[in-house]
Amino acid sequence: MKVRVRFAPSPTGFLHIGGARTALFNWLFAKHAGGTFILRIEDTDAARNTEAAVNVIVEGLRWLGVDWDEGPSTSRSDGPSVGEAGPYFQSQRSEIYRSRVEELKSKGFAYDRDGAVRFRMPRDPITVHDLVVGDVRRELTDREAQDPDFVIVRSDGQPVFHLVNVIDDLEMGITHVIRGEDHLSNTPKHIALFEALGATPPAYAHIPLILNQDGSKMGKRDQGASLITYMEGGFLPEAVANYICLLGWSPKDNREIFSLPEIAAKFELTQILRHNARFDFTKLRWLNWEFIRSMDQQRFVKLGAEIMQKAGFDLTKSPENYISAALLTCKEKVQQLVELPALAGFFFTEDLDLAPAIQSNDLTSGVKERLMSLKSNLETIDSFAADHIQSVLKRLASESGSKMSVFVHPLRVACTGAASGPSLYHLVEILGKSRVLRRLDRAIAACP
RNA sequence: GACCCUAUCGUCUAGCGGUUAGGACACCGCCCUUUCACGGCGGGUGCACGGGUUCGAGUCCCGUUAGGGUCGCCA
Repeated sequence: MKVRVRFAPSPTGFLHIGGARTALFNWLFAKHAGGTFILRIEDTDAARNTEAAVNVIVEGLRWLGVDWDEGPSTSRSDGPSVGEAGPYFQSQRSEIYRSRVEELKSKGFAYDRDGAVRFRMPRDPITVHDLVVGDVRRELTDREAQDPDFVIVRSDGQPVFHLVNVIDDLEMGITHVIRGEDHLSNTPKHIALFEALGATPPAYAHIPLILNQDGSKMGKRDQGASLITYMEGGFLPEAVANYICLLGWSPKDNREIFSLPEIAAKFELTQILRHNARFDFTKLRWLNWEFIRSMDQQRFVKLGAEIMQKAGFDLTKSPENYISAALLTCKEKVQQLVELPALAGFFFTEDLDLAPAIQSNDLTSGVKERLMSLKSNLETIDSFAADHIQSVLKRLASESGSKMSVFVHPLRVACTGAASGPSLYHLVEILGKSRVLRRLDRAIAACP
């Protein structure tokens, strides 16, 4: 039987990082098995479901690189879709639910009470054969023991999650349900529903949850809980995808960096860990840095330029090759692309306050003289190439019997207003003679 | 309250009865160096606790503790 899996989020205007991982694991499993990955929107709660909220999910998944073989093509619930098992929005499937509820009622598995329809839950414990967790036999809780039956259609006529989720999985031919472990305790209800509907339940795989760094559960409001944090925080989707795969799953070969296809090739449900994992922002940043430094230069420049513009730097006045060369000096220095404005901003503005850095005690007395000497010497060279600039500094240092750094630091500060940054000689070359000389003048003027 | 899941360095993990308990991030030294980095070399840190089973337990069983989840006319 061909594998069919789905990711079935509720559009809340928010895509949780854990949800993103669930989607990814489903996708990975489908790819590995040559199966079908389906996106289904569980928008039964009409009040809070909007097209915009669906869009957050659609855009988030696309950004991550998780595409679906079947499901909506747009965020509109009545819009076009791909696949034969639609509609893929629950809000469009009311008829199906209605007839299935009738079926349950006529078979004696469901009944009305207080205007709501309730499912007659079996009294004996049900065992879930979970691919990740193993066999789980669930006894009734004390509350359930008093009344094991549960509502499947509210008194306002709206079917509830447990019901629609099962009906859709059944109708859509889902073979494996891969979802968060928070659903493990609900699974006996789902199995009972499948059986009442005369169907064999799918295989289940409950994956561990993602916790905060301190071990508490990662709720909606916690730092980094939303995928948007990463989309807007200068993370590369492949780094985020790689990182979240490493939470609860291991390639077991001591490697850390993988492409999605590589992971798909190795991915097995049975090797998913059973315990929750804490989210380590620092390691994600490291991984992101690894992907940034090895990424395509053009893509880096494109993404970097967008972030510079967003930060308020006007790049439209600079030639393309200048922008590209400037940003590239920082390619191996940032862990998140959003660090770029602070690091490369000096390339794109003359509005630099040089005084604080020039007057700081990092630069000892005699700065002014050295700056003046730098200026007069740099003025005279024809080619403003990095190696020429370096040899000027080298000569200056040896003539004055001092270390390179007593010239290096003042020059850097004069050019960038900062004590650290990209490779000095390259930055000076890219800035160009006139800019550098002008900044040297300003730096000299700023000396105490 | 009841039920379910889980437990290896600070974090993510390898381990699936016999290992000097391995790797990565982070951290600490040293080297390199034009800053910050990169890179190189070196270092510390771990099997939650208590009982069993076994010649032998991080590995199997039970309990305790801790963390997480579920028990809704939310999804």
